[in-house]
Amino acid sequence: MAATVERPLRKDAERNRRRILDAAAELFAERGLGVTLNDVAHHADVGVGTVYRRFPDKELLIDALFEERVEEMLALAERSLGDPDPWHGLASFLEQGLELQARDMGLKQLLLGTPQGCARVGGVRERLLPIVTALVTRARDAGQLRADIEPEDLAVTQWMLGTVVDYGREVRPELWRRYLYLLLRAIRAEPTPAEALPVEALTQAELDTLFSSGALTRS
Amino acid sequence: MAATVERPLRKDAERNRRRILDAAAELFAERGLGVTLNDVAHHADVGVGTVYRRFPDKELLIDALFEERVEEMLALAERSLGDPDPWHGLASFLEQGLELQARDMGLKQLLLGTPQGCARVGGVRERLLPIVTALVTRARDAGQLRADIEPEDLAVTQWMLGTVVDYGREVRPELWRRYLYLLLRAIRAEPTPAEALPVEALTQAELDTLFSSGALTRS
DNA sequence: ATGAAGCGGATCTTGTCAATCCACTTAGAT
DNA sequence: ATCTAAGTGGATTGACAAGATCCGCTTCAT
Repeated sequence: MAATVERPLRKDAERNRRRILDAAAELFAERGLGVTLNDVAHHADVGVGTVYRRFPDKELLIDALFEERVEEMLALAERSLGDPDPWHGLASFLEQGLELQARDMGLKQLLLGTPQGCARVGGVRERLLPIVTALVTRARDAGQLRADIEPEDLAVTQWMLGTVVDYGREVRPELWRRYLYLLLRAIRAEPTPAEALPVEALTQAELDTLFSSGALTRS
Repeated sequence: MAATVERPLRKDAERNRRRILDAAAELFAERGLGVTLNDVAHHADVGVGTVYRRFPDKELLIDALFEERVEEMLALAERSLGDPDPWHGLASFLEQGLELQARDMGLKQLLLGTPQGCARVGGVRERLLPIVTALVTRARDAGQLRADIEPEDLAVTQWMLGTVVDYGREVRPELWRRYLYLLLRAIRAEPTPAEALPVEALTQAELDTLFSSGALTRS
């Protein structure tokens, strides 16, 4: 009965566990979920064996790591729903969601790309859905959002802009704001007076860099 | 002197060459440039050896195949520039360009993703650039396009919508038109009266399919 | 001081893809 | 009809990346 009490880790083991977690967080954030556990090990100055001892497979590590990140996203959605101005709520949900994605490639892939998410993190999309739906219908009912925009459009929007976030990351981390601004105006019901775009367009040279960095080579 | 006259291929060899080209065109179109020459061989009902004999490496095959496709893109751009209405020219360039991409994943990757393109196909981007620039400045000068939209924005737009094209391919091949419409309105100088969106939004179920098909899993 | 817990990283495994090689078949010139 | 250069198929090789394991050695905690 009392057999399964979690015996605390030895001091050094605990230290290494932290190191691994930290290293993984950093690598996942900047290189996405594709990084090897070997990479993580090196980055953490720890043997590969140690990593595998603690996290028998990558999913467990990801779960452990992203649980809180994912809650953050959820909290964000709820906060936006609490915004007194429906439109502002919607817009800042998109904006802050993208900021999160920009800061953490891993998170993005987890939310938008994993077949069914890892065990623990799995249910987020289901939990997120009703909130996003509410966010959209509320803005629509207030006559601020086009009547023909659906909650599903937000997901696609995040996808499109996620592309820009990823490609732009090296060259112009904030580029996505330019297109977010445009898209927001496009889905707004009443035409708003045009303001200046929040970020300059890419220069020819930057575009070239992007092309030759082989950003899209995959697939 | 007369040594290098191209001796015509033997009849059967010529037949196989065609088969390979056809198979490759089909596979590149629907699965992208990532397909193996082995795949191509199988699809063409031909041994791998045969493929390699004819096309010592993949680049040569790609070059042979896409030369005309790429010219098509260029012709399209020029045609759009000839359009009497600058805005309509710009819009239809985007639209038809995306139609091309939708029909052929390989073409898309070649244009938007290859580090420096393959030998022959390489120079396209350079040739395309001035035309696109003209297209943009013309629409801008006519007061139809926002003054702060640059030619480089078109590339990014193609990227974003390209994402939708790719993800939507299986589920809703025309989905991208929905977002193209929105983006076009967004970059237009004068607000246009809102019409109905050209394609229905994704349904919840379709979105799920997309998620679980692991469309974005890569990277 | 001693043994269980922890460690490291070389090594094995698996999978993918490009490319080669060579015994066999065939077109087509004579 | 014969003969041979041209062509063929596909098993095989080689390179490489990534996941995972193993085991002799070290360290903590009692």
